[in-house]
Amino acid sequence: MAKSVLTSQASDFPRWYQDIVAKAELADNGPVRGTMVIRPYGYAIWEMMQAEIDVRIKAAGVSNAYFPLLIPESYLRREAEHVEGFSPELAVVTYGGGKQLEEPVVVRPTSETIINSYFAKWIQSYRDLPLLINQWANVVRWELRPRLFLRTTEFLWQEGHTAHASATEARDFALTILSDVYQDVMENVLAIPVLRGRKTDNERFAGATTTWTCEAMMRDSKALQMGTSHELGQNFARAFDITYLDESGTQSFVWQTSWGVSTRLMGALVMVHGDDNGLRLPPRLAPVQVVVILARADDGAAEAAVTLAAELRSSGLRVDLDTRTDTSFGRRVVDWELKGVPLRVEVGPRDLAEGVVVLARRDTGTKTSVPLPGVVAEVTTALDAVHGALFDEAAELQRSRTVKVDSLEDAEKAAASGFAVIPMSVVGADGETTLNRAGISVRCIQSADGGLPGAGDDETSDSSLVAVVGRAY
RNA sequence: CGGGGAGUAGCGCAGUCCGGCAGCGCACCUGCUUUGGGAGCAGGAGGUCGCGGGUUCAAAUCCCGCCUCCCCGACCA
Repeated sequence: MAKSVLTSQASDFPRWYQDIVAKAELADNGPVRGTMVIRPYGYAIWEMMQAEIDVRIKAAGVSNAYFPLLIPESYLRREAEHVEGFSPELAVVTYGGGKQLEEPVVVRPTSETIINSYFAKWIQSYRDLPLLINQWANVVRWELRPRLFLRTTEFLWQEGHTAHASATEARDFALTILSDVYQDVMENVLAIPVLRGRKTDNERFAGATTTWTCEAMMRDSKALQMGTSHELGQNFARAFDITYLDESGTQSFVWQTSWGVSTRLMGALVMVHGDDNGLRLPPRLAPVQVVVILARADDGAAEAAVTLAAELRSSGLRVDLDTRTDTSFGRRVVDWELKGVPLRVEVGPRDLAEGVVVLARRDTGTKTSVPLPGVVAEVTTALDAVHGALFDEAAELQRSRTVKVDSLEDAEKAAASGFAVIPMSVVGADGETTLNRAGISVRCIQSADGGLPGAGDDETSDSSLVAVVGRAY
């Protein structure tokens, strides 16, 4: 019988997470504290995410570009709230070319300042709007308590930056990204159900007027912020003098947005779907969707496995063929399970004699015998089923661990094992601080039906708003 | 920065109290037998015991100083 490879989730969730990241070969710690080496298998998953996100960003009309890693320190200071928010985590370069720099440069913690300084150059007329730019980049935010993927000093992400002619258009665009790019990818690619909502002023991005967020529940019932989309108002437009002539010939400041998702999504993937046997990858994201594993090489089984793998590949699936019969079958199965490959097709002489192979699902562990001619069809169907099952399981966890409460005391109790939904009127002016002191935060503000608050709705104008609160990463 | 721990093989640890050949598990290499849920046996390689000093015939172990890392509290995608 298989003994356990990993620390169990129940005994020590953080340890289990570290075990998975190491044993599924996703990442290693870098030599500098807080830095991360993303290993080939982990990077392959990230590349799948990138591709899915990128295609949606482009579908929203956005173009990719690239801005420098190093930013003049003075740029950061131009927007008061922005510099205040980021100062504590800046890495500053003071030496270059062997001598002290006249003006220190910072390693970008985010690129609002440098990108907007160019927006100011590029935008002259209403004909230049909207300007929709995205970049894929690394950023550095010095972290006190790093955790691979979840909170690292350097991480990879995309950051979108846009300029619009009106506040309404900017808001609509920020929400389009939140829903049509982020929520869509998270739910339909990562198979992770998310809550959408607005951040409190306390949790708002430094320099934004409004921050929208996608939040998800991890298997230990803690929340993870998966992605954010900000309305920047005219804060940066004023700081960087981004103006244009409108149709009537008057100079106006642009209205802006920025939005990003990062390699933190990798951490979410692990913590939402992983189980005690390892990773469980949603099929649309899995670098290997099906592994054809040769149990024994006798009686033509090896040839049958090669043929089957080729057949699956030619139907457009990402397939790996495991014929390492110098390693025991059990060992190889455990390895593929650790790596989260959604489906396994086990090929061996005993089954072949009866014209079948075994199809094993990673998510449920169920095995079925499938006649050889039907394998491709069965695999295709099963992959969709795995995606649905993973999503449903995560949604059910979130549903069963979310409770409605009417007092801060009950919210605190509920947050010990999940999310609490509490009226904003009960949270009031001081409630957030009270909760924070208990290690709980307001993850997002929603309308009473779980939807997004409308334009201009705040706690005073709309008394039906609710807060989703919980412990968070 | 406040509170608590730990530095010994690639990883995880024992040994330290009471000084006496530097060990165990996993991983790695070679060979043989295995191979349908982490195989077995035999052989092998791998060490600045965090760093510096001191005590001693002898220091991973005792003494002094320093460094680093991890965990828990205030910030963050």
